[in-house]
Amino acid sequence: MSHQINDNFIIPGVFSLFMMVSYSTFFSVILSSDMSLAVRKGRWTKDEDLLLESLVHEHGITNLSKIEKGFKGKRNTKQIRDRWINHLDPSVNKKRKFNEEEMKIIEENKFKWSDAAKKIPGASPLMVKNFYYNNLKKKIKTKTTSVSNDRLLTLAIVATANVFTTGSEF
DNA sequence: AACCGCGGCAACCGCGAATGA
DNA sequence: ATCATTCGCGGTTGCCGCGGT
Repeated sequence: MSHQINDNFIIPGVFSLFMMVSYSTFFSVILSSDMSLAVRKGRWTKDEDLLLESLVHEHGITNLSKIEKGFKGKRNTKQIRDRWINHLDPSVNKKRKFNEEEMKIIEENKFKWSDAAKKIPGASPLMVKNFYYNNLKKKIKTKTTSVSNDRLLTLAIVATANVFTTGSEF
């Protein structure tokens, strides 16, 4: 009896699985054949970085549309600019830490990350923004360690609203 | 020693604003 | 005024290290 139940469920199951695999394979082949035309997403490879460096050297970073052509449609201008400004630009030092004075600059220029980055040698706007928000989280946490859990969300919202309305510290 | 869950953080993407032709 | 291009920010994703089991 039990093997009847197994047959009734397993055979259609295996068949469905087979069909799913077949369809996904079929469509992936169709899609991959067109992939040469699609903009690539996700992490940059070492080769892409090298290509970008040489294209920037050739055209300059303000000539994004020319650089984009060098990528043959695999990366768009937005991706290219982000990658250069925040990662590959030799004036950016991603390993640097911010000292007290620089933190003050960031605080004074919050929500104007590119302005802040211009005032801090070796910093990119993205670095500054990430630093600020990661710090903000810590500040909210520190403030609420002695507060009961049900007040945590309220306090975080009030603190954030405070920044937007008055620009004051936590 | 291996696995798992979690938190911190860097990297990526979407979208609207600014700028220039 | 309009369109194309560049710029800048917020939000989200996912990698990685660390501590607990």
